[in-house]
Amino acid sequence: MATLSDVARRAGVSPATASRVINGSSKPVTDELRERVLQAVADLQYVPNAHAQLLARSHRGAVGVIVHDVSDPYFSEITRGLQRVATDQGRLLMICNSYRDPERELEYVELLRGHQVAAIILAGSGYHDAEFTRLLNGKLAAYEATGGRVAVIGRHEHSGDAVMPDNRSGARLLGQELCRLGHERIGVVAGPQVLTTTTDRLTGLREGLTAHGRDLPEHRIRYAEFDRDSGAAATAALLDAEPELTAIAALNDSMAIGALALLRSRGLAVPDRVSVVGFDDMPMARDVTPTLTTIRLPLVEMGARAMALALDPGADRPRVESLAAELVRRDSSAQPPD
Amino acid sequence: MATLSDVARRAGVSPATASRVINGSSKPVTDELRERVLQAVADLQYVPNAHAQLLARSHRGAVGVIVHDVSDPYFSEITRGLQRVATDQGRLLMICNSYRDPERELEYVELLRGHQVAAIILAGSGYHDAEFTRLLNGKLAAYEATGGRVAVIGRHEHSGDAVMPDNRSGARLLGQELCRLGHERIGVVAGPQVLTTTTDRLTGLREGLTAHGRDLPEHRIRYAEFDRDSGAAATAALLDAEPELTAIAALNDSMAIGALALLRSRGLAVPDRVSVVGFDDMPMARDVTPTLTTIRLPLVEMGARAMALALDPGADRPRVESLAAELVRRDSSAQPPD
DNA sequence: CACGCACGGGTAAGCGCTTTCCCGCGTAGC
DNA sequence: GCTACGCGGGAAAGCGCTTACCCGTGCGTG
Repeated sequence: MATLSDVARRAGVSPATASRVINGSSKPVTDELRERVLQAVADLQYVPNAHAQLLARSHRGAVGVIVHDVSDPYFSEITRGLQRVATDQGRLLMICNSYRDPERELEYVELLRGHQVAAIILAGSGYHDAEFTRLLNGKLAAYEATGGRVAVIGRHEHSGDAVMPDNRSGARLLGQELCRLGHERIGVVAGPQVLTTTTDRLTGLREGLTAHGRDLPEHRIRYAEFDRDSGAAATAALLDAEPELTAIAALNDSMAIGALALLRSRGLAVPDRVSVVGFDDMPMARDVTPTLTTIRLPLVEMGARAMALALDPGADRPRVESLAAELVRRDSSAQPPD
Repeated sequence: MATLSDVARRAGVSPATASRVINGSSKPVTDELRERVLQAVADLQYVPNAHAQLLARSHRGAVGVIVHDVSDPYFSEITRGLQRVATDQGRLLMICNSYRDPERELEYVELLRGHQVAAIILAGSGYHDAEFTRLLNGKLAAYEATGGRVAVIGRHEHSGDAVMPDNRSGARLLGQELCRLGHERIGVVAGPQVLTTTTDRLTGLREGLTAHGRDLPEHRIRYAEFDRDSGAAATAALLDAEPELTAIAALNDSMAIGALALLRSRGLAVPDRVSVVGFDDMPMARDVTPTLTTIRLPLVEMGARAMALALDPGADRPRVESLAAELVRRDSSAQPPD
């Protein structure tokens, strides 16, 4: 691997001069030398060693983001927003998949810190886990103490800049909508109980139902992973326990799509026999059949905002941006039968 | 940011000793000192500077992958495979989205080279573009000359390790299937003409049709981007030009889903009036209505294989692994009407 | 009892780059 | 004609870490 001194030697200049022409220093260099250096760079196919540069400059250029899994549409949309802003500002984005393993999440914070990133963005949901929270906050605090910036998406027990999707009022809309349609027996396909996203959405849903004088007994809730197959399984369990359910509220679209698949396999018509609603409005929601009634979250926007917060030097006090959720009525919801 | 010497000072040892206990060197250290160092690390929340480590070790740990866009399911599946193998081997994966901009692709090769990655994996399709190919191969050659390893997924004009999805015979299966069902007038919704993936699939499709004595005139092909909306638009254009088409062959599933959406909006029943087939068998293919007949490509496996090739020291001669494609019959294809 | 050696620990030389500081030159000002 | 200054260029000091290499113990051997 050619080094800067190789280039300098070949061009007959000092490493200092070579460095200056290569990354356009403010210090002027004569065209003559500049030309020679550039020629040497081309001849040697020289590429600066990024680690050496970063070390020498102690320049915090990159930004890290910890998501659950980029291949999950929820996160890939958010990531798109993050990426856009980061790229606009000429920054490299390091994407880390925690696969919702708290252990790995902690490791990634350290890894990113070690890589001297300018900011860390936590895009996954927060956890209801005091011990984990303590450890995470400890690591984040250490990072922030040395000038690192942190922004979170969603509700985390972390005081600092945050972008908050309005899970609670979104879910409330969902609850109200189902009541308005006349549903009485509503099953809920929920995500992992340990996630704040799950509990917030559940709280909102419950509020929506309560507003119409209905309640949400615990036996009509099934907790599972936030993915399609778990959604299908949870739906099956709910229906087995209580076949008279007329609506399934899934707490994200992936699970809702699983619910649709299960209902289809059991020959239960949606929405005629059972209504299904989701949450997130992933692109796919309009391509399933029936198209999915859901809550739209401005995912790309959330990512963009979070990155903007993370890169902005920051105010004295934490900034929290709340983003509204919106009901999108499609074909998977209707009045209950009879 | 605490440094190693801070730790050493606090523990009352030399930086060398501190370094040794922190990353388990082969050189033994007494428990007494080890304990003191670990305590200091904990007290200071010390995290080694990754750049300094990488520089000092000149250890090529990370691996880079250049994809079109991780949020595209095709690539996110591949990435999952890559990630799995990389993680198993304790390596960091740097994911770069080229957004199919050749310029950016070249830049990323340099960037990854600068980051001293152990291997670069090109996961996007190859281009039919001599100039670009020349530039890319130049950069890759420079990288390989210094010990870097390269693996590609798909057909690239690059001699080296490669994983080849069998686009051509997959498409041939598709063509044959449509013929067998009795379709005569088949429209093709193709990806960008400049991609080898597009041309290979097109070639296969044509072979499949030819085998049954049918041909594929150029006016029944529409080239567009490989995404849903472009698929819908291309389908619309095909039908406007020739309303009698009885089948739409989309060259990937996203476009096929766009085709389904368009047909639904025009009230054309699938598969009764028009059959639709896709390519890739993305997870979503079984959730659209009707479920999509498509060609299954072992995407995760492709990623895993590519990473394995990239990390394996390598044989003298290029290894090319071809992965079979398989027809998956679902509900979107049937005999043409009447 | 002297010697050698293994062992635990420290010293210092880089890894490849940036950047400050300094130096020699040519020009302008008096 | 001499000093002052600006300018292009080089020498060298790090950035934070790893890792030879070296050096003093304390032990085992002849």
